[in-house]
Amino acid sequence: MTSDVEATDRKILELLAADGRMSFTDLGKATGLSTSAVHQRVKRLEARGTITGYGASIDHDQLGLPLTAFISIRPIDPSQPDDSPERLRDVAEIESCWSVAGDESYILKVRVAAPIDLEDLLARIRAAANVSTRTTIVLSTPYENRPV
Amino acid sequence: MTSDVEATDRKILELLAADGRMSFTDLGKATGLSTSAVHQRVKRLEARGTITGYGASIDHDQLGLPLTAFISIRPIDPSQPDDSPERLRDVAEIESCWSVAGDESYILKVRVAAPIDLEDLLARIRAAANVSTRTTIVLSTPYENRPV
DNA sequence: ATTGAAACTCATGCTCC
DNA sequence: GGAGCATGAGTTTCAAT
Repeated sequence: MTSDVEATDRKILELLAADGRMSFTDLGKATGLSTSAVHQRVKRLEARGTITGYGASIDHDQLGLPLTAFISIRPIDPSQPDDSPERLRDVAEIESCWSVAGDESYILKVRVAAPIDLEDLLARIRAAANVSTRTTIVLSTPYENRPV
Repeated sequence: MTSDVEATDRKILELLAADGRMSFTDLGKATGLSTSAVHQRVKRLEARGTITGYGASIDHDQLGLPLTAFISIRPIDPSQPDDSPERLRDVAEIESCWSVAGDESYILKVRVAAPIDLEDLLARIRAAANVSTRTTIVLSTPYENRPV
């Protein structure tokens, strides 16, 4: 089996992933269910944690944060417990934090206004988490966060 | 200036980024505007492309896709034009594609069910885009897609 | 740009199946 | 589980400012 999420629920998830503001009425039309039936299913998916939240996608260029980068970090002192995610949680520029297998321990995705701000951000990250960093600048984003 | 998006619009964007299904009525209460005023502002932000869309966040573990990885790709033949994003667009497992500066040309973020599916996916990516790959497995995701 | 009202659509709980 | 209905809540348009 692929998992125990049923076909109609998958269809609902697919539709909501593509348009998080779709109404229960439209979801019902698309799935052949009544409004109240879809409503009940969506609430159940939310309660089970299958749907973890709803968001709007923002054009960061228009918001003055056109520079995106990946920062891979590695502890300076490998004997210390690595609680980098907690130490970096309040750094607003960090959009995502993944723990990874490989040479580095975490990959961060950050957004800043300009290279000078990236320099400042790197210094703050190194100081806050006691890590070395390796930065990869994003040139463009062909696509991002597509529903899978 | 930080950009020409005005303070009230920023507040609306912040609220919608955190809860994409928030009603216009609640957005009005949170911003001190009437329902129709926020409605007009949101429609304008959508028309200008400041809001690029709405989505639901899904728990991929529950959907049978618990394995996330980053795949960095590099063209085998650097003399050819690199149209990897187009060649890889129809590969459903690819959630995001970023063009980057550095040793590799693109970073892909993918989701699969199990290591065997990653092996299969890597073969398909190499064949479709004529690239070499470097894969980094995600162990856990402390946070992801936070509003900045 | 904003408001307030009007008309319409949707959400949500309930009962019955 | 789901349908159908009732009603309260939310959306959307519009005239006025």
